[in-house]
This record gives sequence, structure tokens and C-alpha cells, in this order.
Amino acid sequence: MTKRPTILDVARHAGVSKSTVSLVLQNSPLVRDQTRAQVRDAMRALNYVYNRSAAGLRGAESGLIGLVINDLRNPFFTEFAASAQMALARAGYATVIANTDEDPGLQEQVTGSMVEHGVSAVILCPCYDRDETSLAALKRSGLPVLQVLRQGDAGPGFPFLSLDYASGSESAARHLIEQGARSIAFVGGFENRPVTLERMSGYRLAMERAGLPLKVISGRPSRAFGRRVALEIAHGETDAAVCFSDLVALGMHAGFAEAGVRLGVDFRLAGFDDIEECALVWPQLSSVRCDIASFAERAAQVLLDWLNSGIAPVEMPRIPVQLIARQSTTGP
Amino acid sequence: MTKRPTILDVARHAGVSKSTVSLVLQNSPLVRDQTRAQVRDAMRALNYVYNRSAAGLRGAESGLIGLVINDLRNPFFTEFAASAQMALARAGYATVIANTDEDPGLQEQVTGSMVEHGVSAVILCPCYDRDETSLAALKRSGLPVLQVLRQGDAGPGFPFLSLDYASGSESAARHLIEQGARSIAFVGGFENRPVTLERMSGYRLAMERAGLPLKVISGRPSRAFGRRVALEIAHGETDAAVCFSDLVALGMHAGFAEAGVRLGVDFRLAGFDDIEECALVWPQLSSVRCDIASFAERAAQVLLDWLNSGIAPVEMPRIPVQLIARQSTTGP
DNA sequence: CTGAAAGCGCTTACAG
DNA sequence: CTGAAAGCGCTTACAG
Repeated sequence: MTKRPTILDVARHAGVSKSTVSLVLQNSPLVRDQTRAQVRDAMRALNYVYNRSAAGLRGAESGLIGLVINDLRNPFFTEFAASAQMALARAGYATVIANTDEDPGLQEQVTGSMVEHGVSAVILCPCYDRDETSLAALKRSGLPVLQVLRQGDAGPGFPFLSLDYASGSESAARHLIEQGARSIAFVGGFENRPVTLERMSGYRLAMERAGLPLKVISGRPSRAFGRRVALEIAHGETDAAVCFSDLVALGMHAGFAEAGVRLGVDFRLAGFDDIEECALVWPQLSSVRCDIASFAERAAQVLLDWLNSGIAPVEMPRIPVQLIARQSTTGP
Repeated sequence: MTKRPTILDVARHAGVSKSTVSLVLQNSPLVRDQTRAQVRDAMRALNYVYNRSAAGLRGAESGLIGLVINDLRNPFFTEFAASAQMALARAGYATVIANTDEDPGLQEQVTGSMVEHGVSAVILCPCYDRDETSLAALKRSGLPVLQVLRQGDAGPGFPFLSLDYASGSESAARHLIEQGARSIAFVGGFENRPVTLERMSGYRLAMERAGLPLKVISGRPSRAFGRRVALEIAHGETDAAVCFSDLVALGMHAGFAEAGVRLGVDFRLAGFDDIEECALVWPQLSSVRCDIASFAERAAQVLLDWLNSGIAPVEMPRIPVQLIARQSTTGP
């Protein structure tokens, strides 16, 4: 494999100066159409490949966006990441991705690496990290960083775009009450975390309004935890649950199947996020739709606008969510 | 935000030449310990950030690996991507990821973009594309490209690392036969594709050996397709199925639940991939374990070895897989 | 072990 | 509209 041709080679081949080639590369209107065509032909003839590192060095945009996700294996975040990456690709940006696996040490490493690579901006769904030292490099960099879906421990360090979790769990709880449930639990999520608190607050509000007692069962937001809880509370007095997430709800779904509890009849179950699977299990799972694909596109757009305008977004409203009622709460 | 300090600033601050700083950056043994310490102090004092674009320009490794995936929303590939990214991060590489969504046009765009960004190598799970023009840029680049999990249409264009799909479906079919099943279908996957053919071949072998008739129900490897098939064949003569993937099997799982068919009793169902969910649904789903996390680490290692040694890997053996029998085939 | 010099492939004013 | 020149922040021989 011989050396890649440079703009100088292209310039020679096209019989112009390398400045002209550079201008063509940037779609400058300064170049005559005919010249532009010549240059393009030369590029094709030589199999020219643009070298972005070189461009970046001279001050151009790197065309690289960092995407830092706390848990990439969770389908909710997978969908977010895939959609965001594709939206960014449509705008001509490549995405450097990293899973921090909820580990501040990893978060520190990967964000540092992204800064070294000269990303133009970052979309961050942070892991929890009390003093947020793991975000120091990002903060120092002065890069546009859009925080999404989860507020870090240190509060609003970066502009924050998220969903209206509170109203989501409120409508879920209200729906369960309307269906006749009286002993409704909130299942899953760790109680000291912002997302949990938000998702719980709507549930709490609806319950208090209806004069019903709260029942919070905290724990890892995983299928395994949900399954365990279902097996424990099956055939008990609890007659419904709002879950922290669909993963928890799907775990409960499996646990209740195992315990012979009929969803929508013996017990009413609502998830949160509305991942694809909800409509494809049986009985179908009611859930709070977050439309994460649209949310991801919105996030990408906010970041691109920031990048283009140079002005950081301020105080973004929470994106509305919507309860999708299915068999697990309304019966078959 | 002021300009980032360069090695020249660091050199001045530390009272050495910039060459020395560069050597420290590369952990060269040529530098005296004391000098190295001085330089490191200066870097810290100035908040120096290494500029990889500049380094790359002068010939150094970019430290960037491309990861091109046909369907990032599929949990099987998500697990692969997340594990590969983390293994690469451990080796100091950042990962540029792209979902091609089975679209050759997108594949062409994103691989081109990766080459422009100067990735050092690529891990590719290609989308199907008859003439593979979408991979032309990658081929021309001469970069190390490791193809994984799926052979492209044009056959072995790049070194290929994959799992022993054939023996997996063979042991699944044999297991079903041993459990007493006689009318066993192979469900899901498009028949003209290499992965489908491989995953089917083991099933075919086992069935022919046992003198049993084949029954192939092809289609999209999705939950929705599996569910539809289950609803169609429920309470029919078919008494077992080997599925193309867990997604198909989980769709069938839901469909059978809806149809009132008892898995492991009325019908024996085996999936393929053994994603986490298999052990967390009820009845638990038997599946062919691919241990995709280990596979991803292996793939990362093969690529890193290639990068370090400069020699392309040859003829890699298929990684063994293993049937995990659970309630859906053996009964509760 | 350390320094001075050249150069990687681009972009960006500045002339013309 | 196009060209000549400088320079982005590094690494890499080459001296010393």
C-alpha cells in the first residue's frame, strides 16, 4: 500500500494550486465550477482521501462527536446511542462512543481520551460520581457538553436535556388507580438518585392525591431484581406496581408468569420507557413512552445548533412522555 | 477559554526542549527520570492536553479504532459492541462506532468517514451488499479490517472471525430430538444469507441423521416475526423449534404464552445467542450460548495483535458455542 | 540523555 | 477566482 495522495498531488494532477484544492474540499463558492470539476476528477483519479487530522490541526472542526453512556447494554440507552449516532452521521459527524459502565474511573479515562482526540462536542449521560472529578477534563476543555437523561451528582454542570419523568409516573399511577388498584408499589431504582427521585415523585403525588399509602421497593433497575420482587409479592396484598424502568417491569412480568399471577387481572403492572419489547411480550406491557429515538434526534439537534451558533442552550423544557396502556394494566 | 497549551509551552515551563517533552509523551526510556518528572509537573501545572491530531499527522498511530455494526439495536450486537469498545479502551484505543442499519449506503458513508478520520483499524460486521461497493474505500485504505460474525456477500474479503454456528444448531436440534420432539421447525432468518445457511446446516444435519423431515419457516429475525409464527403454528403438529436467534425465540415465547401453549410441555423451543434475557423470562429459554462478551474481547485481541505485529491473521477457527438447556425444552 | 531543524497535510489570511 | 507563504502541534532523524 503506497502512501496516500495529498492535496499537493491532487493540485498537480489538476493543474491548480493546493489552495484551490483546499477550497474545493470546503465547498467554497470562490472556485469556478469548471475548476471544481477538474479538481474533483483529479481526486477520483488518484483515490484521494481527505485527511481530517491535518485539517484539524489547522483549526478546522474535527467532525468528531463524543458519546459517553453510563450503560450501553441497557436497551433504553442502546436505542438512544444508535439513534443519536445516526442523526449525527446525517449531519456529517462521526461518533466516538464509550460505555462507562457506571464507573467514574472509566468515565475519566474515556472523556480524557475524547478530548485528546479533539472531539468538537460531547453528549454525556454521566455515571454517578459524588465530586465529579471524573468530569474535570471535560469541564476544563471548554467544549460544548450536552448532558442528557440523567443529572450528575453535582447538579447542573452542563446544559441538561431530559424527559418529563415526573409526569410520566404520575399518569401511570393515576391510570392504575382508575383501574381500581389500591395498593400500588413503586418498584426498582436506587432511592438516592435524581432519576429515581423524579420518577418516584409523580407516583407519590398521584398516591397522595388519592389518599393511598406509598409502598417503595428500591433496588437495582434490572430484570433480575424485578423478577425477585414479583416472586416475593405475588399473591400478596399489593395489587399493582409502577416500575422504575421497563427492565424491572419485564423482570416482574416473568416472575408473575412463573408465580401464576395473571397480569391485568390479578395484578396491574406498568413499566417506564416503552422499549420495543413491551408491545411484544404477552400480556403486553403498559409503559410510559419516552420515544427515545426522537429524543436522541432532538439531543443531536440541540448539540449541532450549539456547535453552529456558538451559544449554549439554556433551561430546556422537559420533553413530554405519554402512558401507553396495554393488557398488563387493562386486562386482556 | 484560552488556547490549549502546546508542548512548546510545557518545554518552556519545564526548562527543556520540546523534543524532550515529546519523548516524555511517548514514554521513551531515553529521558532521565528527573527530567521526566519536571516535564510531567509542567504538564500538570499548565493543564496540558495531548493533541492526537497533530501527532497523527506526523505518522503516529491515531489510537482510533472503527467499529461498524449492521444492527446496533439488536442486543446481541449491542453486547458485542459494548464489550469490544471496553476491551479496546483498556488497550488505550478510542472507538468510533457506527450503526449501518443494514444499509449499504450508510455503510459506505461511515466507513469513508472513518478512513478520513485516520482510524488505525476497523472491526466490521457488514450489512449485506451484493457487490460490496460500499466497502471499496475500506479495501483501498489497506487498513487492518477484521470481519466478525457475518460473512459479507462477496465472501472472505477480510480475515474473518466467527462462531461455530453450525455445531450450535446441530446440538440444539439433537437435544430436541432426545427430548422426544419429532416435528421440529427451523424458524427465522432469510434463507439466502450465509449466517442463516450456517445456522440451518447443523439443524439439517441432525434432522437428516435422525431421519426426520425438515421444516423451514424463513423470515425477518425479529420478535414480531417469531410471535406471528408461534400464533400460526400453535396447537398444530409441529412440536418443537430451533430458532435463528433469541429475538425470534423470545417472540415465539410471547406468542405461545398468548396462545396458551406450555413451553417445555406442549412445545419445545430453543433460541440462539443466549442473550441475558433467556435466563430471565419464564419459562426460561434454552439457547445456544455464544458468550458474545468473550468473543468480543477475543476479536479485540486479534485486531490488536494484528496492529502490533503487522501480520494479518489467517484462517481462524470458529469459536465453539454451547447449548444451554432450560425449561423451554426440558419442561419445568 | 538533550536540542535544533525539518516536515506531516492541511487551512488561512493575503496578494494579485 | 487563484496562487505563494506561513503555520497548526506534534514526531523523527540527526547532532552533540
